[in-house]
Amino acid sequence: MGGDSHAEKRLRFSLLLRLLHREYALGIEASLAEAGFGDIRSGDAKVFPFVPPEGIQVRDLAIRAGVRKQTMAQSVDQLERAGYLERVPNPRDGRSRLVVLTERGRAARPVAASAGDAIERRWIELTSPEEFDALHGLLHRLLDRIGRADPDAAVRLTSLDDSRLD
Amino acid sequence: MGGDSHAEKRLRFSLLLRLLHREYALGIEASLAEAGFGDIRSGDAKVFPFVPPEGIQVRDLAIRAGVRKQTMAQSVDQLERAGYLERVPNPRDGRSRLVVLTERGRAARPVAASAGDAIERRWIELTSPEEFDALHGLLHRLLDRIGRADPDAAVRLTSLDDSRLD
DNA sequence: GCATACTAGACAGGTACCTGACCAAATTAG
DNA sequence: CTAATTTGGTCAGGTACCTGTCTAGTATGC
Repeated sequence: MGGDSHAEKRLRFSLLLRLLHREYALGIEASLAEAGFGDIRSGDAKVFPFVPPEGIQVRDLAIRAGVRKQTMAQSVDQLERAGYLERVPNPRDGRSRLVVLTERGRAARPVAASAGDAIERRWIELTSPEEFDALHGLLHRLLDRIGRADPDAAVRLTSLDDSRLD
Repeated sequence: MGGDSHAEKRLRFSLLLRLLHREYALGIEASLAEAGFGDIRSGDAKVFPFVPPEGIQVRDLAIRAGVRKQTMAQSVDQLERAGYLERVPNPRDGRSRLVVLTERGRAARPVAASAGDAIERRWIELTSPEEFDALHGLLHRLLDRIGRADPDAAVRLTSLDDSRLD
């Protein structure tokens, strides 16, 4: 390594979060590209696990994926343009449409859905099951505490439970 | 909480990273706004701790903050426009200029520099010193392992040591 | 049964990052 | 001492999120 690798640099916590998140996204991208779905962007892969055969509203997709409906709508637009999804009318509600997978989407689904797991598996190998599990648990716990301590944060972190987003 | 809070939802790791990172950024913003520096955007606050009295190049700022030079240049532009920084010619190298703090910048510096610490302190209170330290350590260790295992990743994670960025 | 909420989604715009291409100054090499 | 390379910075453009506002359908309350 270039510098003094033993000096315990004590990197900013936020930097660690950012870098790790980025590695995750790049890993997703690599998995998809390898399986021949290079036109799915890493941020859009999160849609696939949540689209059931009978279809689902954008709103609900957003809640499940932990993003705002506008963000999810963008992903759905993108994937619709790329031919992975379709929006069909919702017979039960004229305001919304239901997002369903196309044939191509059904082919991509298992790959997209497991890409995240694959990365986590690799990371478990790089550390150890106990270590990774501890890390996961600590992150979850901290976020939970933040939500409990700050009502504003709790609103933002509603993806932790299943109440409304927006 | 809204849903079944005992069901161990096992949230996606990437979601945890993203949410926590966002809470961090919002915390920075709140600290700055409280101290009267509401025109400093959370992403730009990272500049302040690294600007010494004699000035520093954008390139070096980028390395220290763990971002690309283009990203850092944007932050410096922004802060220059807001009157916190100036760019003065570099007598030792005609290609670059040196970023220095203005008076306003010197006033903001301690606030911006400590905003991150303040959040970490709050988070330590919400969990415990041991827990937070463990989390920090585990993140660092995982990132280090990723860098060691994958040469491509190592290049991206150079902020962990002090070699080149770009 | 009609006014009044309350949605779902679309539209506009912003932030914090990123990559790639490029130029001009500086360094190095023959 | 000129040619080739390296380096600092800029320009252009992209991604994955965000907030705020608006419209049009839907549900509700009296």
